[in-house]
Amino acid sequence: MKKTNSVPKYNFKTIERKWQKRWERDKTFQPDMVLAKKPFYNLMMFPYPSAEGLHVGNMYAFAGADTFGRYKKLCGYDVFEPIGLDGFGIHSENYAMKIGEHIRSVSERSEKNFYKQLRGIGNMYDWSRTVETYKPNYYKWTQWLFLQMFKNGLVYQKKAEVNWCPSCKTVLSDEQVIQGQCERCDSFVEKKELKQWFFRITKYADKLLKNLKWIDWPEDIKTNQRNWIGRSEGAIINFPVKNSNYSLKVFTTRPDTLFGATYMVIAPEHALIENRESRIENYGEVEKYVKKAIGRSEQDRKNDERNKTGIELKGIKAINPATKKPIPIWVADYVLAGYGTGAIMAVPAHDQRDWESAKKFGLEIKCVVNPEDYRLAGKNTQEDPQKILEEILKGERCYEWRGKAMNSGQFDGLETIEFKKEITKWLVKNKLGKRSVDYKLRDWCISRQRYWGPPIPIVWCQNCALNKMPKNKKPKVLIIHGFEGSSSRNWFPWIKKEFEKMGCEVFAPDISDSFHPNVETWMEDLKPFIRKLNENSIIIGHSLGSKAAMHLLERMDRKVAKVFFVASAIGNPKRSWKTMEKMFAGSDIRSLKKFWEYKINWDKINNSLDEAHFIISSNDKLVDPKHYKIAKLNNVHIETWKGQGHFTQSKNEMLRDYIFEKTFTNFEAVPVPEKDLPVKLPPMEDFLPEGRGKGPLAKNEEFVNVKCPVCGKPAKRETDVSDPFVDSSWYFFRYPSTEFDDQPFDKKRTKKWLPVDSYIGGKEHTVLHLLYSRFITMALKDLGHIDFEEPYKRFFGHGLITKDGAKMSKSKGNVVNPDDMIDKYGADTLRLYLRFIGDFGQGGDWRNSGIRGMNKFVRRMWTVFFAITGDGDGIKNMSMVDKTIKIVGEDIDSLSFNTAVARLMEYVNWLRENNSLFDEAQAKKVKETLSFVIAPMTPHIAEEMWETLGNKTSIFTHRWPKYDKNNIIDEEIELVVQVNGKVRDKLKVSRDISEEEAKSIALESEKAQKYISGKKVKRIIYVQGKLVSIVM
RNA sequence: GCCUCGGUGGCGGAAUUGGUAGACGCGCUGGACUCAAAAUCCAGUGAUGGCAACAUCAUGAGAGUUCGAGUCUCUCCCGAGGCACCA
Repeated sequence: MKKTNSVPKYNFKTIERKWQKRWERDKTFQPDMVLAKKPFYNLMMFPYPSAEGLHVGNMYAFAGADTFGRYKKLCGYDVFEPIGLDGFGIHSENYAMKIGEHIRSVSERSEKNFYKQLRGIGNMYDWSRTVETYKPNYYKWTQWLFLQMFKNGLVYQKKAEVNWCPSCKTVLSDEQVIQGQCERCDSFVEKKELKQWFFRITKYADKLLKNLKWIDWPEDIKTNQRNWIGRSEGAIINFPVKNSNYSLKVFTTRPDTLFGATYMVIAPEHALIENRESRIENYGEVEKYVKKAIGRSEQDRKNDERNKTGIELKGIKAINPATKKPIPIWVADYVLAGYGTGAIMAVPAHDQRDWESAKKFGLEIKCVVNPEDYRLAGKNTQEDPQKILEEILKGERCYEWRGKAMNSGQFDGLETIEFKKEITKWLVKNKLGKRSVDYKLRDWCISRQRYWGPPIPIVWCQNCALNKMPKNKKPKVLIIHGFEGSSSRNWFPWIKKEFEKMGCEVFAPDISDSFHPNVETWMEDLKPFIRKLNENSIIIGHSLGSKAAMHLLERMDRKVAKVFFVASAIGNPKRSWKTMEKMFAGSDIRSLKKFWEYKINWDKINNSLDEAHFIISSNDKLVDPKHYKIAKLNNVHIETWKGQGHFTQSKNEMLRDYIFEKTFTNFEAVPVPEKDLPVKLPPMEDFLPEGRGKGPLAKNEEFVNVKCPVCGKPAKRETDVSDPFVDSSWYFFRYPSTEFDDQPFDKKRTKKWLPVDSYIGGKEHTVLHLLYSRFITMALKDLGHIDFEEPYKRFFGHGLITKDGAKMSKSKGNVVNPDDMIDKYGADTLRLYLRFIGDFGQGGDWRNSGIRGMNKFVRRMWTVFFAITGDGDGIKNMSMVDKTIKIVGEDIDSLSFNTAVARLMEYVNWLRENNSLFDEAQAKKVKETLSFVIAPMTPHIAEEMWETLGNKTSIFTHRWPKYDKNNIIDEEIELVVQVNGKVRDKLKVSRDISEEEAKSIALESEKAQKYISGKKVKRIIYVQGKLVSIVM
């Protein structure tokens, strides 16, 4: 009498809740960070969770990485699987602005929701070690990282172009620019140059490239990185400009085509254009073109479907150093200033873009590479080389690959690679050029004029800049008093002290007769001070002293930096001279008048100063506030203030601040000391940008104004925040060390757990994030913090889940919410369906019918498990068990989850066919096997099954079963018989059949005979254990 | 425009170094169970022709290499991801 098991109801909600709780209670997935014997760091890319929550595509990635991690755990590794989130960045900031909520509260809500959603899927996270980049205890160390880079010369500032919205008065990210227009207000976006912070990633270009040779990453991702770094070997060649000392430097990867260079093209920004002004005959036209080209946005240039524009520089020629022939020089915007030398030699016969421009402008095309032997081509082509050559000679096409040199003087006949070497040698020998390596990779701009990021830990200090300045370079100050004045009156003594506090030498002479001013005697008194001034010096003249300063400048043999004319006595006085006479009764007004009206030579003054400032008060009773109008100065700034009178106060802070601001333009970038980290992001209700190209933090006085950590003087904080890519470039270092507050990562921990054993993440990050984190790791190694230079031993890029063939997005309304699916079918079904949906590397398309089908399977699996009673007579062939263990294991290990699920299904089908036949031992074996092979994908069901088998501890504390190799090999194989490549028969034969036997058996095959008989057998091909192919 | 990866039944997708195309699943069709439906179970299922055995055609399009091509080469077309017209 056979017994029948009663099948319990599959209540996934109860089961999943039960095991998730138990895992956390028992700390099943919290490896001992110190004592773990076989550490395995299973990392998945942490996300950028939006307030809208995770979609099924996120779960696809996380659960995939988790399935792999669980398998490793079953294989006996101490798997560390952490999770966290990247909370900083523009996405969150924009979203917060959109919904009118503060970014901080949005972020906190997102985080809560994110972790809640994530728990539902049942991943084996170590919840005791989460990392959130926007929390001060994390970004403290991001700032620390910046300081490390800073101190070691891997950080610098330079000007870079940003997208600027003239109406929002703010910097936009590329993604906020839609077809050249601002996302929010639709104004046309301009390019603006701003000083930005950069990480010197180019220093590691070579290492980033070389290491790709040995790291265990998929080839396509390596290729992508290689292309991004873009190393090209070539030469820099000098093309002298005819009749001048100037020479145009050109970088080329094809020095072998030098003889074919029939003209040159320079970028619109190239220095030659300004330098040669006098000799470019059509300068006006050129200037017009250049202006237009530089003004064109990159977007514009991209959309311009290869419409080559350009203009010739008439009147000047370059000399081709090989042919010695003069060739024309063009300006065109397809040549970029930022790459190579900003100039190219155009070889229209062998470069597509040059060919296009030559065609368009009717320039000479000279063929110097003969494609005669296209085995050398570097590109397989099936075209007739003779025909190609003819077409090149006719200028109908270009040929960009390898070949044999022609029209190249002594080099004729050389093969391209050989030619490159030879001509480079020749160039070096004749001092015409040099070997050169160029990279596409550019330094990493980490500045963001935004609020929601870690403040860059720098303080700008004027005083330190001044202290660092060599004494003879420090600005010296000459103060010239006015009519009836002396150096001890007005604000002169006070401002003298102020300057002296800054370490400046100040000259404030008393002029011999201030009551009877005379230009010549004043000049005699002042002249000795000219020698004492340097190029950074300033002159401050008050009232008639201003006029004196002007005459002094006329007589100077050197330049000063700035002159401040305070209430200057030029033009007409405010009152008539008659009234003046009454006002200054007892003084020599006639000599004052003479001095005041003394003729000025503005040309001479212009030669003696860089910058002039007129400081005027609107209520000055002596001088006309519009007097500056008679000044003919090149670089002049006018400041008209209210209520200052004739500037005779004994102290004038406004004046000091203005003069200081203009005088001390140098600021020292002082790193914030480590002990003062983190530089906290101040709470700001209004976190919109400030409007002058600075970030929102610039509005926060309390944040900006600090004491310099070095000298203690007032200083200002940097207001840029760093790129969120910086946060994510090192987060994996933090996970194993989250409990350390005094260091970013503990040395021992890091040594034990890093580099990361397996890293799984989206393909969209194959270039930037991966490259940045590799770079940071290399830098940290060189700074002595770690002893490895590659962060990830293995990387795998998963594909994208689409819905109806399109990326899931809220705007398209095709987002599938994982919470709903878990609620309806359970996490296990969702997990299993996501594994089955397609190749993990390719992604897949979500079908609601698909998850329904998978739910059927899960329930079938559940049912068959309980239906197996174990009181059958036993079956003979149990090889299915061994095969399943082997293949499912291997497939999971290689992340071929979809085929692993297929094998699982075959196993379950097999169980269903045989469920009443197994004997007791077999039943135990097949049930245990089932629990194990499903455990990585459907862990909750696996645990439940495992428990029913009488086990007291989690299945994940047990080992993946071993399989018997001998059981797997089939005795018989199917031998395929082909005739002329077509399958004609399939024969069952013993697996160790010999080649002769196989061949003869095939020839005798009845079905094959039909096609063989009467014809001559030409050849028989045998593939071991697979097929016999008979060729007629 | 450039770089990378793809394109296989009605659908999602399998296919070692070139060696049986379509594993596994969904869907569909027929059947069993049921008063009926759902669920479950059984069978069939690339297309065309044929009662059938079988034959022919089929892996985005077209060519090529090969005894043999989804797989390698070339030229196109379409889709996805990345981007900086990178000499």
